[in-house]
Amino acid sequence: MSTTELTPAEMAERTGVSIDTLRYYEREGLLSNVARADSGHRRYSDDDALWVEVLRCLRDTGMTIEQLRRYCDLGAQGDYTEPERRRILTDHRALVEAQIEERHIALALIDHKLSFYSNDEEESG
Amino acid sequence: MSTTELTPAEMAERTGVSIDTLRYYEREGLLSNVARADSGHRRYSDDDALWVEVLRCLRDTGMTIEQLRRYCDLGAQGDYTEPERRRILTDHRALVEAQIEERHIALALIDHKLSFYSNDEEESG
DNA sequence: CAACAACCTGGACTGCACTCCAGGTCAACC
DNA sequence: GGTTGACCTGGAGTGCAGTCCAGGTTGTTG
Repeated sequence: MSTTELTPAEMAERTGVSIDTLRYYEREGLLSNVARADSGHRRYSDDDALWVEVLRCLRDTGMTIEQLRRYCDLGAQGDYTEPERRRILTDHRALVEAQIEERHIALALIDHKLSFYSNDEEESG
Repeated sequence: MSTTELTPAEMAERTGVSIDTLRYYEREGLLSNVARADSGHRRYSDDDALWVEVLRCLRDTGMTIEQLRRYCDLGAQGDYTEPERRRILTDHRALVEAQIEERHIALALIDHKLSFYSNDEEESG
């Protein structure tokens, strides 16, 4: 339903993903059916922008390009792939929860180490 | 105070860090003064093992080798570097907190996407 | 003492996820 | 109509963090 058309530069600005990376994602099959102007230049839709934000979210939490490609390929293949797609997401969900746990442990360790340093505050110059 | 001496294989087993990576960390200055047997073979102490676990914890939460080297170098330089070491840790602490926050957002996004899939459970075969 | 495993060194290689480049096209403005 | 800037393509290059390898030494075991 979105009519907005974003140029590559606008898309990069909006999503925080570089133009090169946007092209890379497209090449790798993570982003398909990107519209083109008569000139051949890409025109991204709002939906493309939302999807790229999802991609970034999953990438930033450790999903690999390979896994994302698999997920996208399944989506293109039809409804019958839903179970596997759901499984990919639930697996990744578990990974993210493990990462959170791991990071809580890291916070405790950092705090422990910090407690060994002298307690007087110091203004940084 | 630790008298235990661990061979490279035992150290790898204990810390979950490969022998090659242990040597790599040593080369990069993240692990110094590793003892040697008369044969020239490394003998790691319990303290080395604890420190490697700290290294892994920081690495796994995104601290780079470069930053870890900096931290180690400072430690070797004396007490007057404490403020900077404390700063490195507090900076990294903030990063880890941001990562936790980011991951909570990711969980919400994953759950949102999962909610679009049919709600009936499916036994995996 | 032969052979085998574990270790040593310096240096080359790998995989991942980008990132950059050359050479060319398109649109707009002067 | 020439130049400027955004964009195009295919392919090469980068940086990080390991990981692997060749060629050699040590030390244990039959």
